[in-house]
Amino acid sequence: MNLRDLKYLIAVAEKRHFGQAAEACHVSQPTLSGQIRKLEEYLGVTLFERTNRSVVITPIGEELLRYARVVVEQAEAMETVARTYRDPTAGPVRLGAIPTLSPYLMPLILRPLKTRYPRLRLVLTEEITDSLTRRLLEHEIDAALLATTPTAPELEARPLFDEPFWLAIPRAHPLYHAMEISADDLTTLDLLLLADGHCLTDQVLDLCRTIGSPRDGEMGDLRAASLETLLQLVGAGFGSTLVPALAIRGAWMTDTGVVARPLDLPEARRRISLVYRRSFPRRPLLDALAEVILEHLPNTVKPVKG
Amino acid sequence: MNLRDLKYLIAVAEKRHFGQAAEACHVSQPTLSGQIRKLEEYLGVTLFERTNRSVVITPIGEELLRYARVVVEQAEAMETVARTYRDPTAGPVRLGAIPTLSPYLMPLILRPLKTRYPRLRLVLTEEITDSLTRRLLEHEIDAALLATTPTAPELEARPLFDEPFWLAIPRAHPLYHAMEISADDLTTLDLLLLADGHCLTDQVLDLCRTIGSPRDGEMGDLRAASLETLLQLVGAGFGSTLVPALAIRGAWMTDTGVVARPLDLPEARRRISLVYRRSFPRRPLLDALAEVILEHLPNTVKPVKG
DNA sequence: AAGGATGATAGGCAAAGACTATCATTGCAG
DNA sequence: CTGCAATGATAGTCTTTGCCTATCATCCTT
Repeated sequence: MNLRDLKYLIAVAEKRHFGQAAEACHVSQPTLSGQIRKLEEYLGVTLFERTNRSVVITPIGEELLRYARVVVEQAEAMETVARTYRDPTAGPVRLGAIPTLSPYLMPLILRPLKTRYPRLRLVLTEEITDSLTRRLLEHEIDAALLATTPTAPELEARPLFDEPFWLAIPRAHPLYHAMEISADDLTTLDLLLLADGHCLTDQVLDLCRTIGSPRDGEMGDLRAASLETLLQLVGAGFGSTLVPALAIRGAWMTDTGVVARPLDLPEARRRISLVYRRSFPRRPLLDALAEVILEHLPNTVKPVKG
Repeated sequence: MNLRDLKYLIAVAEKRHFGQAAEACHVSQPTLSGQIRKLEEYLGVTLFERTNRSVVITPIGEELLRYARVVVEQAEAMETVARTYRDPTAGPVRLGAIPTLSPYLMPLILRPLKTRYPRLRLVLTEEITDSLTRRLLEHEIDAALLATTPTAPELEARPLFDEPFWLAIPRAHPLYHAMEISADDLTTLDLLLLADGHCLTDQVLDLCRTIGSPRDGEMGDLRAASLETLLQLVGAGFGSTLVPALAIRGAWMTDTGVVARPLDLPEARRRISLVYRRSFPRRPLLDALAEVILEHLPNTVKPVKG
């Protein structure tokens, strides 16, 4: 049985005339007659009672017609839905981002994305790198904004921008009046850290090792669950910390008595990439995402050339 | 787009494996791969994200899959329904019968029909000949039991049996003790008639003319709307009447003080036929109907040979 | 590094579907 | 009553579609 045959059935039932139905279906009358007859043979029932004068659907044909209508209707609905998704920038995209990036980047790009690609339906996830990577591999999300390069061979990273780390200190801190922080300044500080699992934690520790700071992890088990909490701790005088540049635009700067200062240290940065499966089919969508993100970055971060 | 392709889509989505899906569909893997690809091209969207290692449906594919499931499901339901109707003695039949026959014949055949053809769904209509003929021509009913031969060329009559007329008289009547009624007896009687439109009325009047009875229609405008009413009138002493043989089995014989006597008059009968459109496709069904009717007639009526 | 699993590709063949031409039936007009 | 118009059925031919076998490319595993 064929969708086409069902369309023929519906046409004949509606026109009650093989010639007119054939015309409506853009086929010749013999073609339509033959297909209807084949359908009748296949189903084993007579669908139409025909004379040279008239064509009338049988009661059984009427009952089957109802099914045929549903089938054709749903098939056409399917094509319609597919058509709306033909545009790669339309339809659902499941995008993940790490917690130290998401709350600060998303506000910058959601509105422009909606404006530029109104038919895009973004589903956001905010999790740490490992979780996002697992979800990528299991097709639970389509792309993720990470600060690390994925190791899984199925994944590919498209670098977007470099985000410097800034120093966050309380207003009462001696470095409050410094406009830029040096590596030496850093080594004098108690740097508070996020909980394990956040890539930011590892990257800060790496940096401390690089510049030879003895004070990595000095505060021991005092770890913040989120960047916001961490900054509350800084504001309360527990120490200072490094925050990614995009986060310094947050409300905490005025609320918590914490200020941020840039570092005079080029390697104090992380590289944000858009990570996706190599097999992900909607590449133009990734291009669109990347483009909108790059267009709406503040100048505290540096787009990656290329 | 093709129903088969949608089945392939569903199979691949369920198996997440082209080879296994192909096996389930009883086609080769290249065939299935090719058809899926064609479907993707036709729809303009990627349905599956494939690597050599895995096959995963895309979110868009998932959404379209829901439609495909409905389409295939309904199409299969349609085939199932058709299969149950393959037997010509299954499914709906719209049968009409004239009012002077229906109440007396139907009780005889409905139960046997149900027993012999349990899947038959009989829809009964009881109307006068003209109405039934019109309904036949307009495909509103499929067959009718009439006492006349239809004139329309699209209709065909299959004679079933001859039904003699009997005389119905009140118990108080002088002819009560006669076991058989002659034509001469008839001419002495006040024969009550049914309303116009009933073929029985015309046939009784014809008979009166034939036997030279002067008393046709003597009671003037006293016309009964139904045979039951007519017999109530007879029981009340308004006159006598002719009734078809099958009707003498009705309850009125004991209830109303009316008795029936056979006529010694071979032409005092009507021929009951099964009438249907020449184009009606379910001839075996008509055979079945005729056969059951003939098998369950009382011996007051004579089946037509041939 | 070799082997196995998996999906993609190429080439050939058979069936399905479509078209044109024609026929058969029937109702209607002259 | 005969010829014509309308309508669906039939016959024959051709194109398209779908399927198969054989083979390739890639990648994971041993």
